[in-house]
Amino acid sequence: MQISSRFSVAVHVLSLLASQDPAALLTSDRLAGSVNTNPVVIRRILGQLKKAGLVEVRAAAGGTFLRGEPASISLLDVYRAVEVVAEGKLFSVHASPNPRCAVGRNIQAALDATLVRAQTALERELARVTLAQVVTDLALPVVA
Amino acid sequence: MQISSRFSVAVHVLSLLASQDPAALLTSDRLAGSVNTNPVVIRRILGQLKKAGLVEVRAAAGGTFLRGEPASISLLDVYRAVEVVAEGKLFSVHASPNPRCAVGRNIQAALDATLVRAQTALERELARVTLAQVVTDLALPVVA
DNA sequence: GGCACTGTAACAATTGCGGTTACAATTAGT
DNA sequence: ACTAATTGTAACCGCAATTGTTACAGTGCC
Repeated sequence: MQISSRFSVAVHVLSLLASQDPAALLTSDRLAGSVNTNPVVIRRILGQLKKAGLVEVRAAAGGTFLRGEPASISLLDVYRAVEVVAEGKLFSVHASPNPRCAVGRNIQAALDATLVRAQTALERELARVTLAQVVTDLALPVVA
Repeated sequence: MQISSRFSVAVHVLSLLASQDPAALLTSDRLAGSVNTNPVVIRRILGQLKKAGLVEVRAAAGGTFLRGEPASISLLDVYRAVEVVAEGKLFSVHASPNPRCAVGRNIQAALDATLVRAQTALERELARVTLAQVVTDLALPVVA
């Protein structure tokens, strides 16, 4: 199973907004053009980004702009905003092990600490990277 | 989206095997009883664990036993065995961004390093924990 | 008031998961 | 060699999430 591309699309969209004149607006149509998908898909994601306070949307006049500094938006913020993984629930654990069995009774608790540590480690790496850094990496494409 | 419970079930099953007399066998029926699921689900997972060399299975006479030391089986080994996430593909990235757009052209590369780092961090945490440790945590249920 | 947008609902197609039934293949025990 | 238990698999179901699509009501600039 994979983490939804909503996340990568959101980063893409925010990168577009961040690499523009900060006052400029972009419509869902233009954004969809760069991502290469349907505008409605973009609007759904923008709705989540808006709810998280990352962007602001103007109804009639050409769309969306970034609400904060690219340097103060982390990829973890984006990850959380698009709700691609419910908080603390990256791993699903079988729900009803047999309580009459010593292992069944305790497996969830025994596993939980490790799983939390693992997903926290992942999130920490996302938290380290800001939208500004992504934009920088876009300008000098990797080779440099 | 969540990582399949195949992983937690596999750890459960291996814990049962590890907390037994190392020579003893367990049938998919008994294992299913503790996990509280269908024996076929267990057999499917056992098939993967077998393919990965973690267990051995005897057809007629009561089933499965561990093939290695619990202390030398890490949760990462299990995670890989049950193929719950394709190698290096925890995050899905939208497949065809517009190459005529500077951002679209480079977003994948710009994102890749971060995503790889994030999933590697997660895997490193799984690698740290062995089956033996899980079994220990089972015996002294967290409170201790 | 008209027009360009957004927001959202509704639907389809695809995919993976967890569960179930069914049955052939294997093998220990007698 | 026969029996009985058990595995290995295929086939199918129902469910849920994802991505894409059409349709249309709401919003707000000009």
